[in-house]
Amino acid sequence: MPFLLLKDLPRYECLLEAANDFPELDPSAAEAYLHLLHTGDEVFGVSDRSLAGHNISHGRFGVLMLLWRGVQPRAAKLLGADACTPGPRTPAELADACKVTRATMTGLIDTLERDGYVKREPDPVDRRMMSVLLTPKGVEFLTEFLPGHFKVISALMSPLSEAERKTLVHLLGKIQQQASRLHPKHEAVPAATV
Amino acid sequence: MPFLLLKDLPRYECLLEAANDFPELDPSAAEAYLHLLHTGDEVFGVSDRSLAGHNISHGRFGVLMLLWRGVQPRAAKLLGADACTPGPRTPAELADACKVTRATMTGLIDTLERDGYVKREPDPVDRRMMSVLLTPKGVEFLTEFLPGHFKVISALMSPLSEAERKTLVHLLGKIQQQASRLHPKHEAVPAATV
DNA sequence: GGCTGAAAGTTAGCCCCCTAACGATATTTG
DNA sequence: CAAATATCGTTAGGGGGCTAACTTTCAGCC
Repeated sequence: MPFLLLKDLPRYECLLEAANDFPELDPSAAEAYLHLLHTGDEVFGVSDRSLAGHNISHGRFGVLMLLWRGVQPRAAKLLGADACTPGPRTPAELADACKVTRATMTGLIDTLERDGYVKREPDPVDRRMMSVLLTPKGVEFLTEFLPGHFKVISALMSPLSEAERKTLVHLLGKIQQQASRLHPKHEAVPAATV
Repeated sequence: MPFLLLKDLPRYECLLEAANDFPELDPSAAEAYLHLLHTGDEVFGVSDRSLAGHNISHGRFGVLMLLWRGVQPRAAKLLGADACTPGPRTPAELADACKVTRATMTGLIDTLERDGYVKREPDPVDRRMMSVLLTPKGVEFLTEFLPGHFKVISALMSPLSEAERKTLVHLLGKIQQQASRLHPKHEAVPAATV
């Protein structure tokens, strides 16, 4: 919930006027950009508060959700994954799935383990690796927390009709695609090796 | 850019299927929610990288923008403010405008001052207060950075038509309103004092 | 069989965010 | 006027991100 910009967003007319002084400024683009970040922040905040009551952060929540597949195969569906393929186990896999560095994942697992939600176990065959497992307390948290969380999400989106939700997802998809085009993760390997 | 959830979003069909196991889950709401956070994160990341090249974070950027009004009244328009009213000056005002705590603002000003973008001056009349001022280096950063930043924003939103941008802002507005309804900042004072 | 290199996880150090508690100063009030 | 209260900015300590460097272990190649 802490991430950004200003409390009060400029109105479109202000941006329009400002564009006189800043030729590179596209008022409607800036308006959409600011609203996207602002609303995202607000929604993130609501969801965060819902988690914070249980002393869980979004990062920790992601880890627990991913690990849940190990004990509840039906959870795989929630994550958009094939129920047959095994879920992530090692810190490296978890870091990848959560889009965090391995160093950050070490920290997350540290506190989750300290708080009893998770347990580390050494891999019997490759001694470099660890397996991370959900404890009963971790499972209990998820089963108690998720229904309420789903209700919060449902409430958040309740002002939008089904059609509006589809439209929103569609528009966000376009932006998302453009955003990932603007920062190629692997810098577009030239593919000219032979 | 670091804030959330999973790398791969579940597809709608998966959520639909998952709703069989979780009666509280509203698939279209969850889909919209996940896309909103994911896209917001992605867009935030692009913008963040654009700032990071200058060793500036979003928090620091917000402070610089707010202080800019002190030297460039035309900047007020960008912030949606009346050009006549003076901009924020003290750490407390800046913290309020940036939606961060005063403690956080102390930290931001500390590093901005250390890097030479900003200067603290004691208030001559109220000795509890400080005034924060932009240095020439701070002004230089903004004038050099903003045009490129505007271009990035423009590029991000380029896949959307004017009509689509309006629609997006409208839909986000509904969600934003609902979100602030779900976490009343001041817990809805009953207003029954007399 | 013994180097070399890659991979897993961790550590150390920094940034930005938070809450809580604090000294210093103003203001209100008895 | 003096005491209580409020406000300003800061400090202390913690969480969760990051990068860079390190240790341990495995795999490949003379």
